[in-house]
This record gives sequence, structure tokens and C-alpha cells, in this order.
Amino acid sequence: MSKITGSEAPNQVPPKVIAMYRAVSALLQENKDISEMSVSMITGRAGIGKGTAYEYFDSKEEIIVCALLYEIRTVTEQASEQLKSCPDMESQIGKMLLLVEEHSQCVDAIMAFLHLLTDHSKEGNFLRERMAEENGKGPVDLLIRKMIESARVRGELREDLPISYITNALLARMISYLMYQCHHIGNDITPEEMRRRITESIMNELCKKNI
Amino acid sequence: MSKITGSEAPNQVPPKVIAMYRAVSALLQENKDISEMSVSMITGRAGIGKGTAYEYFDSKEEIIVCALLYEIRTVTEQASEQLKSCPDMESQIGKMLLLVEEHSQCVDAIMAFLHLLTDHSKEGNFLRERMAEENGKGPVDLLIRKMIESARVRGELREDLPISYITNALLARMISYLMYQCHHIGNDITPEEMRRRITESIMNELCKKNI
Amino acid sequence: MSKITGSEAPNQVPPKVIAMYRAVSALLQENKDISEMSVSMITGRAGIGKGTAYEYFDSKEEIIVCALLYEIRTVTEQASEQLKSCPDMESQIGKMLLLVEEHSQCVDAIMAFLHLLTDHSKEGNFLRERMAEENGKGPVDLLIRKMIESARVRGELREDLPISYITNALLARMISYLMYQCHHIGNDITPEEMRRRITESIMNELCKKNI
Amino acid sequence: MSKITGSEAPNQVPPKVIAMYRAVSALLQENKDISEMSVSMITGRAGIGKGTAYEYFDSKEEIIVCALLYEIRTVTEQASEQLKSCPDMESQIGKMLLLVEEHSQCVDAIMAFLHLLTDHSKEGNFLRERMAEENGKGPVDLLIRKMIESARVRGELREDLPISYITNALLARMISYLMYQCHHIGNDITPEEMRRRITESIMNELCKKNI
DNA sequence: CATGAATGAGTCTTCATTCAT
DNA sequence: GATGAATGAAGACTCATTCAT
Repeated sequence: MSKITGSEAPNQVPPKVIAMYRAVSALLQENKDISEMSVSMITGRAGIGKGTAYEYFDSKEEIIVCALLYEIRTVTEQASEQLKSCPDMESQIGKMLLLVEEHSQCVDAIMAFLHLLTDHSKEGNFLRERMAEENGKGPVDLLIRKMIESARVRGELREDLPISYITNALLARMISYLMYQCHHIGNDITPEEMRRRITESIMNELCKKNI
Repeated sequence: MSKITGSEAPNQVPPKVIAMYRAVSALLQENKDISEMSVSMITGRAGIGKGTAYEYFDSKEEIIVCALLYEIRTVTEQASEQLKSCPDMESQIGKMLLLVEEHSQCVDAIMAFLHLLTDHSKEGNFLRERMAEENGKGPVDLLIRKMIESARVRGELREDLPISYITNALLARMISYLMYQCHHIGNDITPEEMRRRITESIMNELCKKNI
Repeated sequence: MSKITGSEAPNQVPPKVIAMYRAVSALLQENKDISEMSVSMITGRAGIGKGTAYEYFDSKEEIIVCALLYEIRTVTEQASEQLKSCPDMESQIGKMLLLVEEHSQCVDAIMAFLHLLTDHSKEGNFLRERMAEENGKGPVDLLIRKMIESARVRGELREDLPISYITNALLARMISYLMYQCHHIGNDITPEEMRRRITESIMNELCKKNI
Repeated sequence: MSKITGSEAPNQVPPKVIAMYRAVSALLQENKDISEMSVSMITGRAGIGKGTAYEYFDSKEEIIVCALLYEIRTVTEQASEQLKSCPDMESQIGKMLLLVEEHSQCVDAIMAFLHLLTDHSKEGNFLRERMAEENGKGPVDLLIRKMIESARVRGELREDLPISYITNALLARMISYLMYQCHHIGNDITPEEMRRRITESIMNELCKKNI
């Protein structure tokens, strides 16, 4: 059988593979670190045989990376859907931060994903390779790019800033909010206030219209 | 012999321990991920016997965490020293970003440190435990806190922002710059421009005096 | 796979586990002390991979203890069978001492077993735990208890002695004979005479009919 | 410096060596098995440096074996002294069992000694070597031999029994009492009754005068 | 004499991966 | 396709012993 690439459409993913993906997400939610996940842990949780994992994937790293990509893709697609109804960037950002809060079950997956994007573990290297192949069509990129694109079309964005700076700045704010959510760094401020301030901060820095 | 706690003054650290710390830093610079570092790798690189590591530390995790804390502490102390001569927050931030660029050898250590702060690996758990014990006297805390404190004393800071939001905002910018430096996210601008924009962004958001 | 408990019926024991049991017995016969047996020694001798041991057992201690219990159980079952044909306690004791002599290959296992029963090694602690769980249905207990029980039924035993004293006395005599066999303590007496005297001694102390 | 042989007169044993001997005994009392004793454990408990052990001994095994021999020798010498005042074997045996009970701290050492006499651990091999060198002048031998000798001189002993059978029979009873004391095998009778029965048993078997 | 830092051989144990069923 | 028994490479950690001070 040909192996899983991680780019399958959700309805093309075999049920046993879905089970593995779910297992990885579940383990992440239980604060199991990626570096401490084993194949038997994943297959055991997925309720399938250990050998089965290798029917679909070539290595442990692939399983985990594909699971993460699947999760992230699912989340961003949902988000993308919901962001469509937002008339401007301000509401989009607010919405996005809110989504992060509401779907707390995926915060761990997103954090794990961000870690892999910026570490040098086997999984990280593998993830970046995969994303390079998809070449800018990666899920997060897509999401942020879409936001930026639609904002640009609407003429909301400052025009003197390079796109890459805008991407970087948005991403960094997302990360700082995730860190706040995940590890409760700083508790003299409510989530609502945090979201409001971050939105404000982004708008003021990247958009023409200040708040 | 009593074990190393990681809070030793730099001149109190035994030479073999220094050698281990250096080895960890070197490995990080060579893009070796923490999750893939082995004790024999570290001691081999340090030029000491494997058993020696356990004369000073109780576990691999301790070795790595103490090495990181040492590196971070060293860097922040140097930075702290240099920041003293800066008359205002603007120059302090600029200086700090410049330091990160100049000491590129420590960027990896800082990234690794940030990862551990926000993952659930053994090392991460251990690091946060240690930092909780030091209770706010951790190196990064100190550095950022000092900057904030001196800026507040000088009346530069906006007074309506909660401390933890300020911390979060500074952190977001640090991450932004590190992502730029380390992983080339947003690399169609020059380092100088990047530093200038980040400084501006911070000043405009957190300080009374805008640029 | 579910782990081995050591209470499996002999024909339920997987072949690789049998191989390990045999390896332990063989090593004991070659005068390898339990405290000096390593897992790789056992698996090497058993002709299986080191990892395989951990498919069936959770620790080295378990391997050794289960191997001993298996050996002892086998021996006592054989003995039990043979003792059935003995009409009275005198012949039973004589038979048993003779069996020990004839099956010299299992003397080492029995000695090792007795040591574990009375030391504080990890293996010893583990063995006693296991036997406590089986609660008096342990092999040696069974054998001695059976002998005592049938002797009592036949009215051979003195009635003024507590059962536990009888057990203790019988066990101690068995041990002293094993020490004689194993380490040749005392060589101015033939095995036959030794057995005869010990039988006599037991009969005279514990039974109504004296010799 | 010439090493310790284990045959030194008690007042010839250097204080640091005494400290080590005491440490070994203390550890035995705390149910630390010989196979799990480490040099640093012993020296740490003795309050001396680890290297010091090797000033006096050539190996860990030597330390432990000499410590045991010292303990056993001390005990048997004390016993020997006290037995002198006993007019006959019956009272000697009673006295001896009482001593074991009173000096419960040495029961563990005696048990350990018996184990080493009959296992194949490094320590066991070493102990038997040493005792073979002393050739029958070993402490236990001495004690038992003295008892037997004086009983024979007084004409108390049966004359038809080989010496090695008498030794074996006495040993069996010692083991019996130790099992009762140490491992509670046969513990539904009181110590007094146990001692009485064992004495009786020995007298009836080995002496002319029965009880 | 006494020490304890240093060492590396050796131990247990885990786990990704394979492959016969 | 699915499985899970089998494996051995690799890793953390221990500890007897040495030796420079």
C-alpha cells in the first residue's frame, strides 16, 4: 500500500490513521511531550496493532508530524470558515484569539506545532521539510496569509511594512497569547483584557486605522 | 560531594561542570536538539568521563537545565551590565537586540530555553520547577523586570498597562526577533531594519513617548 | 502481551520463557550466584534476544524468581508423586533425602530458593511477596504440609507438638542435609548413613513410633 | 601498609577498620542485603573516606567478609566465655539460644554468615577460602567444637555418632532457631518454649541422658 | 595515612522497526 | 491488510577501583 503523506483530504484518511491522529492529539492534551511519545503509546491509544502503524507510515516521526498537520489543518480550516464572516481585521484577530480560547483542546497541538517549527528535533526537521514541499501552502501560513491578504485587499494594512514583517509580527503575537493561555504566565489580567490589548496592539502597529 | 544546584556563582562552578555547560551550548549551536542529547555526547564533548557527570548532577535533565540556566544567566548578566549605560528604554531595547545579534552563539541557547519554558518534556518540567524555586529571581525575569523597572522610574512607561501584559508584549517581540534570526521567518528585511521596527513597535505600544 | 506471573501451568509457559527458566537453572548448576546473574547472561544462554526477556517479565528479579518457582514446583511435583507410594513417614523422609541426592542437578536451585527465602535481596523480597500471594500454596509448603498431613491422618505424629514447630524442624533438617550435599561439610560419614541418621532423628523427635 | 587479613586480634584492629566493621553490621541489621552493599555505603556509614577502605582492604568482598568474621568471632568469644560457667551441655545449649535472642543485633550477621557459607557469591567464595586457610580454627567451628569437646570430656555425648553428624545436627537446630527468630517460620510458640524444645531435641538425640 | 574526584566497564531497561503468520 | 512477538542498538545510571593531592 502506498504510504500516507499527510496531505490527504480529511475524507481520504483511512480510519486507522484517523485513530492514530486522534491518539496523538489526546496524548498532547494530556501533556505528553512529543519527545516522550512512543509508537506503542500511540497505537495502544488508537486501539490498533503496533505493526499497523508501519503499514501507513515509514517512521514514528512521520506519524506525529502528519497527526499534527492534520490537527492544525482541521483547526485552521474551521477558523478560516469562521473568519469569513468578520468584516475587518480587528474582528478577525479578536475572533481568532477567542477561537484559541474556546478550542482549548487544540491549544496543545498548536503549541507543539510551533515548537516543531522552531526546534531541531527529528520531528521538527521532518515537519519543516514537509511544509517546504507544500511550499507556502502550509495551514498556518495559509490562515495568516489569508487574513493579511483580505486585509490588504480591503486596504486596512499599512503599506510601508514588508509582508514578511507583518507575518512575523502576527505570528509572534499569536505565540505570546498561546504562552499566556498554556502556562498562565501573568495572572493580573483577564483573558478578555489580554485579547483586547493584543488586538489593539496589532491594529495599531500593522493597520492604518488605529484604536 | 554536594551536587550542583544551578544557582552557583560563575566562579564557584567547578571546571568539569563548566566543560559540560560549554559542551551543551556547543551542541545546541550545532543544531543538536535537547531531546536528542545523550549524556555520553555531553561528557564526550566536554572531554570528561561519563561517570563524572553523575558526580555533579543527579540526572541528565539536571545537566541540561543547569547548563541552559548558566548560559542564560551569563548572557543576561552581560546584557544587564551593558544596558546600564543606556539612558532610556529605546536605546536599551536597541542595545539588547544588537546583543542578541552579536552573540549569535547564544541565540540557540535562548531558543532552547524558550522551548523548555513552554513544553512538557522532562527538561521543561524540571526547568520550570527550578525557576519557581528561585521565585522571580530567574535571569530572564530579572533582565526584563530591570528594564521595566528602570523605565518606570524614569517615567517612560505608560501607566495604564498591567505588568504581565507588558511582560507578554516584550516577550512577543523577543520571539519575533528570535524567529527572524534563527528560523528566517520574515527574512526579506535587513537585521538593522528589523531591529528598528521592533524597537519602534515596543516604544509605541508601551511608552508614553512615541516614535 | 500479558506478562508472566510465575503461576502458569507448565504447559502454558511459552517456549522462550521455558528457555529462560532452563538458562537460569543451568547457570545455577554451574555455580553462578544469583546476585551475579545478568539479564544478558540469561537471554544469551537461552538463545534469545535481550529485549525478549522484557516482553515476558517486568524486571530481572521477576525472571529469576519465576524461574526458581518453576524449577521448585517441577521438582516438588515429581517428589509428591513419588512420595505417594510410601506407606509411612519414615519411608517418605528417606525417599525425599534420596531424591535430593539423585536429582543433584536441582540441588542448586533448591539451595538458591532457600537462600532467597531467608535473605533480603531484591529477589528474596520479591519471592516472598509472590509466595505470600499464593498464600501457603507455595510448592515447598505444599510438599512438607502434605507429608505432615498424611502422617497426621495415619496417626504417626506426636500430638503435643505445634504444627509450626514440626514444619520448622523438618525444614531445618532438609536444609542441613542440603548443606551437607552441596558443600560437603563433614566427610567422615557416607551419604547413606547421613540419610539414615537424619531420618531416625526426625522420627524420634516428631513421631510416636521411635526407631 | 600491609592489608587487613581478618585474623587480627580485636585490639589490633585499626579504628577506621572497626568503624567499617560496625557499619557493615549496622547495615545488616537494617536488612540491607550483602549483594546490595556498596563501598561508599559502608565508608559513608563508617564516617571515613571511600579511598580509605582500600588502604586496608584489596576489594569490597574482603571488607564484608572480614567484617562478618569479626562480628562472628566477637559473638562466639563472648558466648564461649559465658558457656564456661555452664556445668553441662543442656545448660550450654539453653544459654546459647538465649544469647542469640538477647543479642538480636547479631542474628542478622549470623544469618548472613550462614548464607555466605552456602552460596557462590564472590563474598561466599572468599569467606570459605579464608576459613579453609584458618583450617578448622574458624569461630563457629571453634565454638561448636568446644561445646562438643567439653561434653565429650564430661561423658555426656553418645559415643556412636560421627563428629560431622553431630555438627550437622547442631547446625540444623541453630538454623531452626534462626528461622524462627529471623523469618518467623513457626511462630505460634513462645521463644521460651522454642528454646526448651530445641534443647530437648538436641539432648535426646546427641546425649546419653535424655530429657 | 586519608581522601574523594575521576573514571569507564558493565547493568538494566526501552523502543523503533521488522517480519512471519 | 493487520498483527504483535522478537530483536538489538542505544541510553541512563551505578559503582568498584585508582591516584594525585
